[in-house]
Amino acid sequence: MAKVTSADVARASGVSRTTVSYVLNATQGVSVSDATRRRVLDAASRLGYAPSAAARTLRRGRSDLVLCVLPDWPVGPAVEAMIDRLADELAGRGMSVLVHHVRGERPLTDLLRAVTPHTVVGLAPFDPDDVRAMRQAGIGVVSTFDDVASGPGATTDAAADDPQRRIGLAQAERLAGRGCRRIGYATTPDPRVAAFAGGRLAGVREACAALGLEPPLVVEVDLSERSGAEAVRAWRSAGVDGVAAYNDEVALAVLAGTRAEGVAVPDGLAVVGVDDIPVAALASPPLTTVWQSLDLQAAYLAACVTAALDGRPQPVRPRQEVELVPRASA
Amino acid sequence: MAKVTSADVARASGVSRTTVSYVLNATQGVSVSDATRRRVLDAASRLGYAPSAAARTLRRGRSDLVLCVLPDWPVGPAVEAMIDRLADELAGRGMSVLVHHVRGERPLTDLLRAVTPHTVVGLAPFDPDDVRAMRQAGIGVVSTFDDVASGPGATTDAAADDPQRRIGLAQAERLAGRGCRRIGYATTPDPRVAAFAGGRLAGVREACAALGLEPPLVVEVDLSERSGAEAVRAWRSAGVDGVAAYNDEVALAVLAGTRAEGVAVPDGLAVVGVDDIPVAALASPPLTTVWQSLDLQAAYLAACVTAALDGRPQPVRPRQEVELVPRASA
DNA sequence: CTGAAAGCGCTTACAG
DNA sequence: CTGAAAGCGCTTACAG
Repeated sequence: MAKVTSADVARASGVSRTTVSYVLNATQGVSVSDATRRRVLDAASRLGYAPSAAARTLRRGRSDLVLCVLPDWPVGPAVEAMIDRLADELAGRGMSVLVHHVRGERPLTDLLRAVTPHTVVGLAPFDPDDVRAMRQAGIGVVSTFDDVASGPGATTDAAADDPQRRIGLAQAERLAGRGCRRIGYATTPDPRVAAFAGGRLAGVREACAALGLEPPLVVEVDLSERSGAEAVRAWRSAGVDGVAAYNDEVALAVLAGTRAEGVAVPDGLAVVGVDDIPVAALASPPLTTVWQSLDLQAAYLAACVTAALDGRPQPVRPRQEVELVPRASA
Repeated sequence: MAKVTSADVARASGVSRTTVSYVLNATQGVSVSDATRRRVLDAASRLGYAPSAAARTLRRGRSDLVLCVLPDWPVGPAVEAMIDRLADELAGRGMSVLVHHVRGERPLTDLLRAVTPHTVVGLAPFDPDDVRAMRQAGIGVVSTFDDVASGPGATTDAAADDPQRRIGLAQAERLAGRGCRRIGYATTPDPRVAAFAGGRLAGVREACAALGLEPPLVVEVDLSERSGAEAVRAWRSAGVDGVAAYNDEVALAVLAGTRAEGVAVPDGLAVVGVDDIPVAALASPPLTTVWQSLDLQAAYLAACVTAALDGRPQPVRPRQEVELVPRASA
């Protein structure tokens, strides 16, 4: 069967394409008689009419599509929840959300040959060239990545508010608060999240300095008991009695290492993670961790996009909430 | 600045739009003089020209976009890896991959008003109406979901090859193999994955029957120590000495429950999970689990899509590999 | 080797 | 309340 167009529907219902469009889009400000409306609707469903997104987009000059660009690294359920929430919010305005994982090689430009989004939302840092190209093409650009991507151009204020840094602070303060005298940092070998790990470590460093402790002893830990055990040995021989881990998974590897080495937790070595993944509470001992409030950020993201949609100025970013979840490991 | 079109590029480089199109698309079969080519390319980049995806799609009658439709439930890194692999494969053919999480309320049809994919790949079960609408609109439809969605219409052969079932079989066989006499099943309360849980449980049931054991004692376990402990008590009082869990996270909750109840693992209660998530090996004791080979399925998915692209018949689905990862918990 | 022209399917002033 | 017509930006036979 050939593709059904609005002209087919018009013919089948004995009206013009104009009327078909009015009926199918429930256009405001025109009134179509009930009988006509019914005929059109009937014909459309009988023929299995599906409008052409491409034609619609071309004609209107803009699409009903919001594109979320995700980074290369594993984002975790938190970001997915944010996107879900965004999709909910936008559904109310008739917009759809689609997600793209950036792939090392292909530039965003290639993707934009296949799809014309209304606006693109970056959960990953954008290439400046891509941003220029998108703006040039009249595509709205929203980025939530200022904090990590800030780099040398960032203002001091922005850096001070870096949630990554504040995560590290919270970890170190917890360890110091329970009497740790020397702090270790369990970092991840994954280069894709180096920016995050760096920010968190900076926070730990800062807290150590403020508390008059030696700088943290940094050890790379992968997700194996062996790696955790090696790190535990290194820390122990340096007198480290508390460890902040890049995230909960790394913390779990450290915990496995303590078991292998026969080190008691938290008395021999206290451990604190980040994220509060579901299994953190199920660990032995249950893992103390730091949790980032999602709700506020999700609302902010949605607000950014709707502001972009309406051509309003971007809202101010709320301060990221960072909260300690105290359990037995530290 | 107004939107730059190919007509602008043509004017700026003193050629026709035809030539601009030839140059920018590197059209085969026409040769453009080097000087002209250079002029066009220069003008395009100078003006920041970005072609209109909508116009291109409308004109060619098909887009370079493959849409992956993901289910509502958490898919985990395995599926993401499959999609990444698909994207890689398709990039070589100039196609882009976009992902959509189905949202309870909105039908796929709404999304298709905003985007015209070349083909859509379902990692979730499709609504038959949606499938009809897509085919009607000339969109290719590939679904990898036959096995779970099969339902009453499925052939016996397909059911016998259901990987979910074979996961359950592998779990139960491991437990029986190490001497368990009565088997429990830790299922998940998440209704979105009921189909998977059901398939796996069916496999466990079948193995019990074949081995002359009583049917498994099914208990719902959420991701908390309390829930795990309750389940452990229930199993213990029924004489259960081996538990197959819906997945590794649930198994970890059971493990936490054994700790709370002072039950030794694996001697008092053996536990086997599914997925081999990274933290499974870090648990105490390390979690025995069942692992599904991804590679073959990823290749199959990519083959399905490229076959659809080329109008070739769909390849046959390879048998899903299911492998036990023996560790200390069972 | 290059250009004039048609047409993809839709929406929307504009005119009745 | 309804229709004829223009035009969104591109690609591609077709003609030179």
